[in-house]
Amino acid sequence: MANVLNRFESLVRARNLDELYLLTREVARELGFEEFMHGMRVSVSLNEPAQFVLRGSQTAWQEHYQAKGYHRIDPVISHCAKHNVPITWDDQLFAKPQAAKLYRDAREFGLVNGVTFPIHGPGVEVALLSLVSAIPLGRKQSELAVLFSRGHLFASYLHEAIQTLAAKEGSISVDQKSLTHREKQCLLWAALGKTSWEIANILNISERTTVFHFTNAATKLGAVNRRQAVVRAIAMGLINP
Amino acid sequence: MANVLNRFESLVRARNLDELYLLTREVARELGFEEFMHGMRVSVSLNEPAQFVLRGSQTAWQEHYQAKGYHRIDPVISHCAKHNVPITWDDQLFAKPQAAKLYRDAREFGLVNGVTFPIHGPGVEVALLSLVSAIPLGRKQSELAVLFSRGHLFASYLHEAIQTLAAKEGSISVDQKSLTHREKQCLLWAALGKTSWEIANILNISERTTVFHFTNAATKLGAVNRRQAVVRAIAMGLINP
DNA sequence: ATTTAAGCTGTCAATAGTTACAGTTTTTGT
DNA sequence: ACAAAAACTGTAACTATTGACAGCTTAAAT
Repeated sequence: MANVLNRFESLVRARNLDELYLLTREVARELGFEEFMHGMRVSVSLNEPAQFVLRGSQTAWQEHYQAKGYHRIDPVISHCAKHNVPITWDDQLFAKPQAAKLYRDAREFGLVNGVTFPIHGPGVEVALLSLVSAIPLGRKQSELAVLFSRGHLFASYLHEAIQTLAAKEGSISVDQKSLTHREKQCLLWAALGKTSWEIANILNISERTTVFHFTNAATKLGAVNRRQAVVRAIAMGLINP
Repeated sequence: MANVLNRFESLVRARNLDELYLLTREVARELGFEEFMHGMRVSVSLNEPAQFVLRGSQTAWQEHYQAKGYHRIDPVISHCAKHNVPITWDDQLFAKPQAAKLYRDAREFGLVNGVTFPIHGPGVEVALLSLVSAIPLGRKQSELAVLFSRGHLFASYLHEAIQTLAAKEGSISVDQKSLTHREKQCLLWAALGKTSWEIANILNISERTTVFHFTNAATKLGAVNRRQAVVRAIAMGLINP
């Protein structure tokens, strides 16, 4: 187990989701967990409501979970939405009637002893990694500590890998340098909500000139209008609001 | 070290920030690190720009850091803004001229061998925990794995503790839920440069309705116009362009 | 000395955003 | 069943941004 870190890092090199999940299962088993589940609440497309995606080694359970709409009442997801620390599955967690039913269902699929690690990151509202074992989790604090630590890092690397995959597809590269001082100034003030006229007064130039700078900046940034130019400039770290 | 988990959990029971930071220093030292630093970029209130807060065991360094405005060029913060996995300090990370100066400065304060853990969570744009040691970090994979795992979990518990404190006082975190789903959708499309009319078509609602959502969102965000609303929503991590 | 990049300025017409008015309908949680 | 929150829609006057037109000034680099 000395090369745990290497194994985690190997996740980031996966070329697609299927490969990633195969690797994840392997690593999970090396850590002593038969099953894993990875859930994300994401905006798949910009005009659809957020959707909860669950994937893992147990296909049957995932289908059942989705069919029942359990993501709406799952206390594990609630925990992950609010916290960053791991949570172990027990009757107390699934105390509410609906949640208790979910837990009973999970047991029927062989999912009994589990621990879930919340994941938060840029671009993702909430995500989680659950690791499930056939045998009860270690009772001793020292065992739990190792489990929590490793699992938590595991979850972060998994998320990193997914982000890397996602970045490959939706990347827009723009020429990095270009913006002049005045252009940055105008964008910065615009980001703070100032109008052309106000910026003209602030910078002691004519309104026409601010418009001129905005036009140039937008062209350089490949933006269709001022708002997008401001957003891009911020996203690229060219200005700091 | 068997009771690492207990130590982590004790953080959550701290009654105020000072107590928490004292505890954090203790725990950091138990893990073999003389110094620690905790940084957060937060929106203090709904209508103020984001602010970077750095606290830790080395007061002098923090003051120097703030005075120099290093948070604007620190590659560690850049990494944390984009990733979830730990990063160790080395010359490669601080390669850029400005960053190299930062690193030289840090060394003068005795901050040489460090590792930083990114933290992300609901309501916080980006946060981090840096652990610093006088002696070089373990070179062996197995040592690094233990360090990374423990440190990462440590960071999460620290963040949890801060969130707990913030919830009590309402001092740091911002009401995450204040924007409705539609408002977020409208802001997101607006960030991509779409007009009201285009958004109306995309979302299959009337143009008037998009304007309605923008008005409400801008009010909630304390923005004077649509552009500022979009910028604030992004800065607060409420939408991800 | 000449080029180059940055900065600066003007008008006009069309498009987009803001503000203020005043509601109805649907979904969600208790 | 009921209340609250969210989502939805309309008109009208006013303000801001955008695009297309064209050209001058200044400081640094070759």
